[in-house]
Amino acid sequence: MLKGAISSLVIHRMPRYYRFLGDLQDEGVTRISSKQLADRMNLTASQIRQDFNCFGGFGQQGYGYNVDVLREEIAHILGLDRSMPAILIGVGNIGRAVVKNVNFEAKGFTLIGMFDEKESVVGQVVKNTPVRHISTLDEFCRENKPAAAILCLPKAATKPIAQQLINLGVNAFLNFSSYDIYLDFPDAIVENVHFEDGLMTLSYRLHEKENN
Amino acid sequence: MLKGAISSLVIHRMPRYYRFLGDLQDEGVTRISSKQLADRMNLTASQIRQDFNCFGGFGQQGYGYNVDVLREEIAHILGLDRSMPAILIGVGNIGRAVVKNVNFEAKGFTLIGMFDEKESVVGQVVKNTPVRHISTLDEFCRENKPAAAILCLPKAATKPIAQQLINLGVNAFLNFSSYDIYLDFPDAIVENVHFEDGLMTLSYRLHEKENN
DNA sequence: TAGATTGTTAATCGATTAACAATC
DNA sequence: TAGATTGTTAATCGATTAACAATC
Repeated sequence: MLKGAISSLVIHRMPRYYRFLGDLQDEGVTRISSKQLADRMNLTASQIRQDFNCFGGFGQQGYGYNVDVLREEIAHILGLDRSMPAILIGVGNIGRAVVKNVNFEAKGFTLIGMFDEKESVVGQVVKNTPVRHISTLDEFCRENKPAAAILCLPKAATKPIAQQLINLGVNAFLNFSSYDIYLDFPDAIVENVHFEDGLMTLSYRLHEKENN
Repeated sequence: MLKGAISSLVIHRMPRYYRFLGDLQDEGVTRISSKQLADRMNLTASQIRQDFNCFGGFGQQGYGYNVDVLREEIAHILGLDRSMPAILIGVGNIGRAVVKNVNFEAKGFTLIGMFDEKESVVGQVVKNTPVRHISTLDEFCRENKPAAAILCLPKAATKPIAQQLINLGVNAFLNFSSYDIYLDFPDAIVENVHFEDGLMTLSYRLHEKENN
């Protein structure tokens, strides 16, 4: 029941809905109206209904939404009920933090490999996944066909690795560097995590307050 | 020359401008037009001029923008030329990755303290900053008046710590958990870093492609 | 001066909110 | 059936783009 292209704003709100519905499940809530959910998430009921109706009608007039059903529908929309093979490149502080904190299986992925160039890191096992040398990337990708790569690399290293991966058919990236993959590879699927930008906007807002 | 409230979308684009202007400096470019910058950043010249003109006129008709001047103006807008005291709470994998990878001084902050509850971590020195026990947080804040806190905590721990900090007068947060600080503390200044959400939207877009 | 490019106003586009008929 | 709440259309609001006069 997909109607045309879905706005990026809508897509990026889905994980938040998914999380809140999980909270509701934990609290034993089985049924919720768009109004109740809106109050809880600080949104409008209209927006919630519009968002869900981009993907189809998951509610029932006069009743609202069944929490379990709705959460499962969103999981399906996000592809969380499937599992795509993913690799992680750059096993430094950030790479390690990601591997140790992210439940890949619950996010639609399986981590099938990790890569680094440092000999001291290669061979280590992090969360049951061994770190391979970056020189074995080509062979590994041809054999295992990862669908996505998590790039935990310095800015300068990100472009050549992205190029290499795209040549190998891997074109979806979770990018932790400030290098803009999309500009050089417009067909790539990219999600950026720029926590330094978050600090800068925080700084802005602290001083903004000051200036009032 | 501030005109009314500036949209959150504009504010969140400023760090990106700042980064690209830094790249231009590195390349020795001293002058750029909105058109040239737009081509480079994949934006429109109109949007760039509108964005900058939220804060005042930094260009010159017939010439364009001086790269150094413009970058300095943006640094000032973002408060990067000042330095606010900040603390980091939760010295786990994420906390360590943040401390080791972020140049706080370049982002408008000085890291003045780190806190954890684990005895094995307390006393460690990371990037010249000693880790203090969380029980000393109140005293430390009253003495040192941090302006912001970087919360690298599990979801369940984030709410009570946010409450404690707000009671101590700290109300700006860079939040790495999926707990929604803003809902309970609407006056807080919050920037979220949810890299798990990034994975989920990546999953969505991978399957979306599949469905075409 | 002529050419270039800004700052800014006007037009368009898209996203959010409001309203309400459909219906459980 | 009456009440509640959805799905969806229409109205509003805000953001982006286009246009152009101002001016360096």
